[in-house]
Amino acid sequence: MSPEKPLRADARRNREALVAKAREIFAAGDFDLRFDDFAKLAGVGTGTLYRHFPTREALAEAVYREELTAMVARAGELRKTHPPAEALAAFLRGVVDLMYSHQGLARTLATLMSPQVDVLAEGDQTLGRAVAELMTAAAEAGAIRADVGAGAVMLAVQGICTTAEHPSSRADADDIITVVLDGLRREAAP
Amino acid sequence: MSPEKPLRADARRNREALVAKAREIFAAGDFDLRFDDFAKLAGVGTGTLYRHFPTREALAEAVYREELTAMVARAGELRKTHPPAEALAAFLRGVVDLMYSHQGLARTLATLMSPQVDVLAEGDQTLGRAVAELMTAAAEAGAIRADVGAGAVMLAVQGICTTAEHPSSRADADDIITVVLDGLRREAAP
DNA sequence: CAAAATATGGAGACTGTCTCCACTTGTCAA
DNA sequence: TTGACAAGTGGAGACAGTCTCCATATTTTG
Repeated sequence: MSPEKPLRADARRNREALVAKAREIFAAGDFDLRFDDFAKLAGVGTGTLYRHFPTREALAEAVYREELTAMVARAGELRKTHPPAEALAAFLRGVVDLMYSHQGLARTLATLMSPQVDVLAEGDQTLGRAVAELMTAAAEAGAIRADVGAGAVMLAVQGICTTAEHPSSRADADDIITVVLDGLRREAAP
Repeated sequence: MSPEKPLRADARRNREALVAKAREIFAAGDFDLRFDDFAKLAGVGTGTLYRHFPTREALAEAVYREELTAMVARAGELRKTHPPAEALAAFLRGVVDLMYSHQGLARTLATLMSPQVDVLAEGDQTLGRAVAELMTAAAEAGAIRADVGAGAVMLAVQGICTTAEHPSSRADADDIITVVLDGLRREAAP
């Protein structure tokens, strides 16, 4: 799946410097920085920046891949240690937590999930897949209805991501998750 | 609430030409047209465009105000003709329908609801208020739980709006509404 | 160590946004 | 009607990001 040609030493170094600096900048909340400036600040030329990351989103994805991977890994753990419905609930709560503690991640996911970016980056597909697996397991255990797919739940997650920059929306985010979980538990009408 | 200074005759004419042309352009699906070109195509100068509509969103809002107003009016009707829970359900289904039949409206609402546009334009506030009223009525009638506000439901709506450009997401949108409605019907856990 | 392969950087082309103001058009009182 | 004032216009050009291109530099390979 990944040809992964080994990068030349200096190339790897530059790439890493770029990601490190970007992480720092995002952590400071500076999401709308002029793209070229990421290069300037990381001490590389703009050409180099663009070669490694053709778009702003590509850079953001690299920065948050770690967090995303961790999140998905957690899904696996939960599936082993909890009953299916609880695992799903805990996972979704965790996602909300993460969004509100990492604004940059929220914004990145919101962008990547939006239809205008048709790359349909790995990031959110991974997240969607994790949710799908948890839901399938729960449905097979009879803990939630089986007539609703992960895509539906991801719509709510999408809404949460795009709104997570307003800290005041936190309560609403928790509430919609509660409502969705309750709604999933309910059997489909015949 | 609205000082509404009467516009000079030619000013009103230009403004209307702008909105009409924009509606036409949006209907054709050309959402990302260079902003200045809206002026060119409507036969006015760019300055005029910017005076009437300082941002792209302002123009979009003007174009879709009609649809929005109609939608909110429908909420009022439903409240009179249906039991509260049904009114809420019918309204939300209607919103989804409208989004998938008017891509431009979906995109506009998605943009206006996003936190980056802090104008918090009239449009979505109105929509939110309509949902809030329907929910309050339903809660007072004991038909849905009272511990969840309209904001939570609007998060799901937000997700639907931003995804409505993929026609393939339609089923998911319907599903999430079903799930949310079911979740609302359930009493809060003690 | 030389040649080939790979990567660099930053000047400047390009694209879209928005401002500015000399000029035109409409309004209204006399 | 008309004059004079207010209101509105348009589009050239300033500006700000984005992205490309290629002469030059660095690394790897044989």
